[in-house]
Amino acid sequence: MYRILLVEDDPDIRELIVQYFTKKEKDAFRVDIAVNGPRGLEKAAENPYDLLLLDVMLPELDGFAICREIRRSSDIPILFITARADESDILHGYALGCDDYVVKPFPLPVLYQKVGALIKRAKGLVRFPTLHAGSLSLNPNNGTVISDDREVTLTAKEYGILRVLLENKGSIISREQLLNRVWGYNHTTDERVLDTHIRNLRKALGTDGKIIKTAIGRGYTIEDC
Amino acid sequence: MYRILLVEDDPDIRELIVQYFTKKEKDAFRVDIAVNGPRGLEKAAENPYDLLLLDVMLPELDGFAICREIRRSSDIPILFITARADESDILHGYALGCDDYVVKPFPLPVLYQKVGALIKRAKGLVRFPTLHAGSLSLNPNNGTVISDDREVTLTAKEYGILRVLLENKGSIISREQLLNRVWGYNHTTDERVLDTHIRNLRKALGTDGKIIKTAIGRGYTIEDC
DNA sequence: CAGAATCTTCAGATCAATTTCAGATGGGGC
DNA sequence: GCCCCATCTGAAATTGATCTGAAGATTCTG
Repeated sequence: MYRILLVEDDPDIRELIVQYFTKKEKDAFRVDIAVNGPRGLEKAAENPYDLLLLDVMLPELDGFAICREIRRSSDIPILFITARADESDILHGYALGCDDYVVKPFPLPVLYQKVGALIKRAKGLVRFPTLHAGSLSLNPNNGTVISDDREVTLTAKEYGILRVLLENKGSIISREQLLNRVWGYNHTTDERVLDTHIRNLRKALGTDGKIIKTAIGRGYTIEDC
Repeated sequence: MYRILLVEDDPDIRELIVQYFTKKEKDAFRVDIAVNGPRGLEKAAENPYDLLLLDVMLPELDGFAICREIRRSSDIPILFITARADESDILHGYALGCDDYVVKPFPLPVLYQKVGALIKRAKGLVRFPTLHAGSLSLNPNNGTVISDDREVTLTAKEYGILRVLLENKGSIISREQLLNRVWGYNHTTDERVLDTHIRNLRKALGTDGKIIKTAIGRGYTIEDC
């Protein structure tokens, strides 16, 4: 079952979408509702949704703003629903990193298929090529980490952190992103645990530990080389 | 550069799409052409495309048939282009495993963005566009800044300032706006800190530092060029 | 259930980043 | 050309993000 968050202020549209998505195939989707922008952000932060359906015109915080905020730390598929068919609006949506855009009124079955296709696309292509950096390599398929031809054993958290950093080699990953990805989006963890695990990870990697760089105030990174 | 295969029998539409995709951003896309279904299948089998653009109505072998065939062995993103706006057709497309569907006539920029979004999604990256000015570029996804092919490391504040200025290239951003956006809206910071950070930023950027212009009494700007 | 491994919490230390400050500079209006 | 005030500059002071070591809590394993 895929979990979707619908942020929409019009009760009629909400009802239509929820009905269609939950009735059409039983247990295919679970649709949560947020009636305004701030609630949407809140829910999105607390739950691991597979896709967001955002109305653009919302009181308080519009869909574009939600998208911008979410995209700071997440790759989740985002689909805009809007009455505004202006080309410039659509382009604005894409510039913010949305995945698709449907203009009201739209046939529900089409929305349904778009959502399905997008989730599959986002999930489906999970191939796991081995990740490398310097003399370090991590194989996501069997969970092994090799440093200088010597296998190192990492704890779950250490492995998670290293994997996220390697998957994004060359990028600075904020502490927030790391906590979200390794601990989950609804973590209540004290931010300081990350320091400790980073330290343990560096120690466990020995000489290779130094490839994990601190970018003060911005996060951590493994440089692309 | 992403490789696209366009299967389309109408020469005018082919021309339009190829023109737009290859001219808009140089080297962003390479578009190959197949003028009919069988040639399309052949080319798709021989080359590692990132996305297929399929016209539905084709002589010999229509887009749906191509899609069905391709989907037996590949999950490459597929986008249908069609004149038929029937809901049942669209659903048929999705049933075959397509990723999206655009109905003629469509604005080219929208197709362009859809294609971009889909490829990124398929590759597992949703991205903000890189910001450029002169020989300087800032990649908001990475958090990296490149000046003259050399990566420069910036502190959090320096990066924040540069990003705001680049996002608004060509317009003057007041000191107040900068403080609000980089330090937050409830900042109590002494206005003079900004001077210091601007100086450090200019120094860190080396030769490129001079693209940050002071507009006395009005703020700072990076000129559009 | 004991013992080990892992994860989390905490508090003091450290050092780069940030802020403060004071004098220098210089652009623009008169 | 002169003056004023916004901005620049260098250096010093402060802050606060991160690191570290150690200890307590939790989970896993046999």
